[in-house]
Amino acid sequence: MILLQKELVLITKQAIAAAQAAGTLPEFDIPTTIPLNRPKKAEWGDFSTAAAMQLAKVARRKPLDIANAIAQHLPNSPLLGSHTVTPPGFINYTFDNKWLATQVDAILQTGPAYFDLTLGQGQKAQVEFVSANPTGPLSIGRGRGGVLGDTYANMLEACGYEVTREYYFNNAGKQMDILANSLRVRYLQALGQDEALPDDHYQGEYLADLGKDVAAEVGDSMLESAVGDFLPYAEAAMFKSIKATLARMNIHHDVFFNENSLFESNAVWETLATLDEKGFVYEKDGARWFDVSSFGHEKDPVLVRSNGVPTYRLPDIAYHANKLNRGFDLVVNALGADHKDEFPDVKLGVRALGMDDGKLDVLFNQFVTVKGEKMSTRRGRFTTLDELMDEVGADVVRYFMLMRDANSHLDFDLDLALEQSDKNPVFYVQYAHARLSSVQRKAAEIGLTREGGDIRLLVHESELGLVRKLLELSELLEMAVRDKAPHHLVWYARDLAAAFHTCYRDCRVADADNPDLSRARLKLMEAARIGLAKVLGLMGVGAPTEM
RNA sequence: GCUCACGUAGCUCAGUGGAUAGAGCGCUUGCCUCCGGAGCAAGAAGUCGCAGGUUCGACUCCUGCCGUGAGUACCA
Repeated sequence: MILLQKELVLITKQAIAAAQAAGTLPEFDIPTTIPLNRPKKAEWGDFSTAAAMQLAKVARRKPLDIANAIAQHLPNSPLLGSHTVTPPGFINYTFDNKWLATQVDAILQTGPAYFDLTLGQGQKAQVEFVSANPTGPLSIGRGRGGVLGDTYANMLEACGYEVTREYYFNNAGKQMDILANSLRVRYLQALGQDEALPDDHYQGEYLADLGKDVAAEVGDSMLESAVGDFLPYAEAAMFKSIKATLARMNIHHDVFFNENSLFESNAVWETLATLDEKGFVYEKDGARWFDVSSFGHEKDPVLVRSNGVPTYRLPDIAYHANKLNRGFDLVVNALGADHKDEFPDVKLGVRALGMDDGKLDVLFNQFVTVKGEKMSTRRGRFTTLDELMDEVGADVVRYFMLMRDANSHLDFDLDLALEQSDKNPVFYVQYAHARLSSVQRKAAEIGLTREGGDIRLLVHESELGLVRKLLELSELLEMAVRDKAPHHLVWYARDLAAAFHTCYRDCRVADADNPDLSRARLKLMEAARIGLAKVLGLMGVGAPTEM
């Protein structure tokens, strides 16, 4: 819970105790949690508590009487300006206007870190996302997981976690063999050989291009080379392309973890042996199975196939054990809905190993479709992230990927994304940032800056409304992290931009006839700009100073 | 069949067990001699899929049903 709410809860508890001491409330245990919520109407203040309704039973009084008794004993608090009691028993708290204005100076002094939280306490967190095998260009679906994972990592950092961004990939396995052979065929074709690409191979043009590149580089020296010799070329090229796509999206991983290393270090087989020792492995039909019955689950997954090759689950369990062994306090996977059945097995595997699977968390996302894709001329046009970014730009892609609850299907509205107008929510928010920047430039032209501004002059309803909206960022961040719901950022960014536009409309900032007020308002503009840039930064969307 | 999501304004979607359910788009109506009108203000628009239950209080939690989507491999 953030400081603001802690303070309000604290004074509410103190008031209850004081009312009891004064005899206006009977003796009862003061509840440890006091409900606090944002009221829907401005007239009900900034925060409300329904504590009196909850206490009605234990106090044996009407909620309204309890609320009045509590309100009468509320101690003074610098941030509390006034309070009211409304039926059926709400106590409404309104911030003090002077205190609100002081937060402008506080934001300027602390900078973007003003909005940060400390709930991570310097703990180590790891977020794994994208994790596509390097077999081709990234799809739009991977893009959503990538944006969600990266944004969640940003949010954790703002909460005080030390975050590692990780990409897990498999560079052995059947799919990579097919990739290598696809390249081999393309290479032979590039040299004029009459070689056909099998139907189950990768058909994309990108491999034909790569085949030509390899031919240009090594000539005909690989005519007789084995399939495996083509793998390094294919893998390197695919990763280069994937990393370039991710970089365009403002995504950068700290660690690229190779599944194969778990085999080389023998971790996979050691994991199997440990599970076996603990009695979780049995053999049936020549395969080795993971017995999850003791955890109350029914479907036992296969760990090792009857041909002796592990399924992906075994290395996945070994990988997550590896993560925990690296000392992460929190491990989050951003996964597509197609992994919903697998992740519980991984958690159980880690638990079976005797480790704390409570540290493992997951952020699932539903799939992405492109609105209009099925229409005639556009069919199949926007299948890769790069193509989508070519069309609408990285900022729009990130913003749109974040707009919906991750649990909901996302229908990417291409027409709206292409709209360079007020209809496009990205431009609305970015325009606010540009305007916040431009008004400060404009003021400077007539010799006005925020230096020496007196925030006590900020008394207009719209000014204080903007400050209030800025103060919501921290609690919103807390909620979005807790619920693993990055989409809240998008809605907040829109609200903050709107609060600014209203203020801008009502309050002239750069006014040569009112230099003192101008300086105070310039402080507010910069505080708002810092806040807006903070949200955009969390979303990984650019904050332009002009458009 | 089973598992997991999602059903909220004409459309796209927000909504932390609290009060008279919100925003954008679209529609209607105002606002630039003035810092970026890519903006602001106001209005119309709702059986929160249906039916029960828990609770002082349910869009929110539980159960059932209906609808939509995804997953149900010795693929990843």
